[in-house]
Amino acid sequence: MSQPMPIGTVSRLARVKVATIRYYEGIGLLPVPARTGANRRGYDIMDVRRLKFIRHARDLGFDLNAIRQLLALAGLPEQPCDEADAIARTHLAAVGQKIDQLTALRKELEAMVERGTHGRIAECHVIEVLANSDE
Amino acid sequence: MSQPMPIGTVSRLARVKVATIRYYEGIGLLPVPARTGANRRGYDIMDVRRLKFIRHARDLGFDLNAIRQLLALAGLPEQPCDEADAIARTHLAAVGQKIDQLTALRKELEAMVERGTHGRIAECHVIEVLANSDE
DNA sequence: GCTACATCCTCTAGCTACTAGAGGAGCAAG
DNA sequence: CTTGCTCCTCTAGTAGCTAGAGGATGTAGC
Repeated sequence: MSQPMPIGTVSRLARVKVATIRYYEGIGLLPVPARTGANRRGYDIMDVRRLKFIRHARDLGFDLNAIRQLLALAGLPEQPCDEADAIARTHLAAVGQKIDQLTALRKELEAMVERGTHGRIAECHVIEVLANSDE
Repeated sequence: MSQPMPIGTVSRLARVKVATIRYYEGIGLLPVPARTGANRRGYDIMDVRRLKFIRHARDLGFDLNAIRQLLALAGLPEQPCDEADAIARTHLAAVGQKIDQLTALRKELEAMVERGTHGRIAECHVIEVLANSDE
């Protein structure tokens, strides 16, 4: 009953760029919409919902593959929720690892930078650390 | 005087993959080496050093652009060291930001996952959070 | 009806930093 | 002489878009 929305409207509502919406369609993350007589894509409210779901998941750092699975699960309300849980937990673990990695990195970079060098490159601690081949 | 090394040897010494070495050559990060009669690349110890420098910097998360600058600076021992310092500090700041970002993310993911769900998708907290369009 | 201007369309190429693979030549050891 | 390793070039793929060319259509004001 409701008029189909053009892609720009969907873009504003879901806060997903037009080009990104077309991209999602291309990789099968978003269903191929009907077209108007003038070959324009026509969307409905369900498409907006789906896009918002995707955007939320992307904001939380899920990759498109995980999102694909989560979307599939979201469509099966009677299924057990274990799988969705597992996906989220896996991602959480990955984020934790990345944080640990970056924290270790930061420590090294701080050690590298801490000595306020005002000398020449020849005595530059930063360059020195990079050039040293120990470890 | 020393024999030129084949790419495989350099690869082992610097712990940089053969394909990556060729890639670095292609983008101008590594000088184009002389070739042997049979068209093989011939490297010397300086190339190994340069590659180790690059690898160290990569391990510390510098991007190739920053590394390009750092390499240039490393070749000018009389220059002041400020610029190298600035590059390192900028990178350090970026790493710090990334950590903060991921830490916030982790908090959200933890909140999402904490409720051990054993129900159906219909009651799944993970899916629910993703589907909710507030904020 | 006419004129802007915004929006839509498709298609291609670019971004980062590599990696993988095809298809072929050369070299060293047994 | 054959086996197997290393080397060569070139192309395409990875993730997740983004930007731009070049063209058609819709809409608002006059």
